[in-house]
This record gives sequence, C-alpha cells and structure tokens, in this order.
Amino acid sequence: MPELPEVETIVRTYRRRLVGRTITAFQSSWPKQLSPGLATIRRRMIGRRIERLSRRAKYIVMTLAPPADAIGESRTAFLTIHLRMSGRFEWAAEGDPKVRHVRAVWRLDDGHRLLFCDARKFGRIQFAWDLNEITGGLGPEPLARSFTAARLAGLLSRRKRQLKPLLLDQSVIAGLGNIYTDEALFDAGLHPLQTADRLTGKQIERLHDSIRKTLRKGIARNGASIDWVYPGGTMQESFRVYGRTGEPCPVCAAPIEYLKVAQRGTHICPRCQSASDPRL
DNA sequence: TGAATTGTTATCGT
DNA sequence: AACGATAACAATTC
Repeated sequence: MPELPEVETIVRTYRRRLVGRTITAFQSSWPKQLSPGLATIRRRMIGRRIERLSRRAKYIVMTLAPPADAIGESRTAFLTIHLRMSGRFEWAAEGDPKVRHVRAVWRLDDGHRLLFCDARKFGRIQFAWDLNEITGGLGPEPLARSFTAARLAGLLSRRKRQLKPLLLDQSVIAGLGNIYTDEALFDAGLHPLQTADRLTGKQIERLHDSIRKTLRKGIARNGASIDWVYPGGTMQESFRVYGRTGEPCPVCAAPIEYLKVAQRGTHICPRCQSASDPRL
C-alpha cells in the first residue's frame, strides 16, 4: 500500500516524464473518484502544462500552469491524486499492451499516456485552484527540515491517544501508514498502545529520529513491494517487524507478535517495545 | 467466506 | 466543548 516513501518514489519516477508536458485529453471510466465532475475537471485541466510534480503526504500533486492561449482561467491550478490502497500509475505509449483496472487516462502532447489504475477504486483525483482546499488539514511533513523533535513533542504532549492511531492520523503527522508506523515504533522501542502524554523527552527524541530514519530508508529502497499493487521497491527486505509475525526479533530474537490496534494489524517485539503502563 | 487494506466521516462516550 | 475511541464505508483480491 503506497505510503510516503512509495509515493515519493512514484513522484521521482514520473517527474521526468510529466513536467513540461501539456495535457491534451483526459478520460475517466470511474467518474465517482473525480472531484469536481468529469466535465468540469476536463474543461479546467486540458490545455494546461504540467509545471511541477510533487508530493504532500501521500498525495501526488500536479501543478498546472495557466493555459498558454490565455483564453481560460489565468490562475495556476492543482490536480492531486491519492492512490489510497491499490492506485498506481502506468506509463504507456501508442501500441503498448493493455493493462488492467485503468480508471483514468491523461493524454500528453508527446504522444504518451499516463494511466491511473486502481483495482479497488478507492483512489481519488481532485482538482483545486487552491491546494489548501485539499491538503490544508494535513499535519507536518515528517521529513521537512522544520519537523524537529520539539515540533513532535508539541504534537504529542497532552495527547492521551495511543501512539499508533496518533501516528496514523494524517492531521497530526502526514504520510505515515501502517507499515512505516510499525517499523518506526519498533525502532524507537515504543509500544503502539502507549499513550503519547507519557513519553519522556528522550523517548520523543528517539521516536522523532526513528520516524525520519525509517521513512528515509524506505525512500532509499524505492519503497516496499508487498503485493501486486506496487512493484519495484526493496524495502520489504528490510522490514524488522511488519509481516514477520512469529519470526525472531532482529534485536533480541523474541518472537514477533501480532495484535490489532485501532482496527489495524500491528506487529511488535514484546521485549523491545516497552511501555510505561505495565499492563501493556 | 471473510479478512485485509486507507483515510474520511458519523456517532457515541468521557 | 473538546477529545478520543469505534464503526462504517468506498471496492476488490485471495
């Protein structure tokens, strides 16, 4: 499932292909995923040049320059793509073999087509004049220079929520999903059920370091390929707890345990991941 | 057949 | 009132 490192890898891969191209046509076979509707999105998007391809949290962000003919809206516009569970990009030239689950197609001025494929149809494509309408509610980027341990402390202190659901909450920190949350908590030696307000300053510093280290490692390995959805990454070979239920902990050799936290499958080393609360 | 997956939203409780 | 926990939901694969 694409989380921050996977989305970052996709953005880096497609940046070369997309930036500078002009969108000449757009089709959708699943208009429910579009906002606003197909006709409006088409009218506003076609004829615009892709000025920038970037990432905010798990959103892929296309910055669209005003149309060259200056007939339409002269404002810069934004198109965001959220892959959710099963969304992916495919790059197609004329005559390439057909791929499955194509939900949207951008035709570009160099003859290529960008395909959005999404087996489960959870993905979202949104057009906005103001990017803030889409990403305004998100918490800070964990890899930004401004995301300091003090900043994390500010987000965690006085919060009585359990660490795992708190870290998964995109309005608190943006970009972590189930995999990297489990890996970061293991690296920090913290129990996912631990309440945030009981962390010491030292623990927060360590968690801050673990989150950034884990995400950077994911990006360096081009993300994790754990199923048919996202190919090409090797981070899955570096998992220390995720998907390793029953296998020995890489640090202490205790068997990795599986539990449900906030309806999410969660992997921990019962010996390495301590909690202030003795019941955990 | 049901479990798994993400993020949003609604609802209930403290 | 604000916060947090929980469930439902979108749709599909294995």
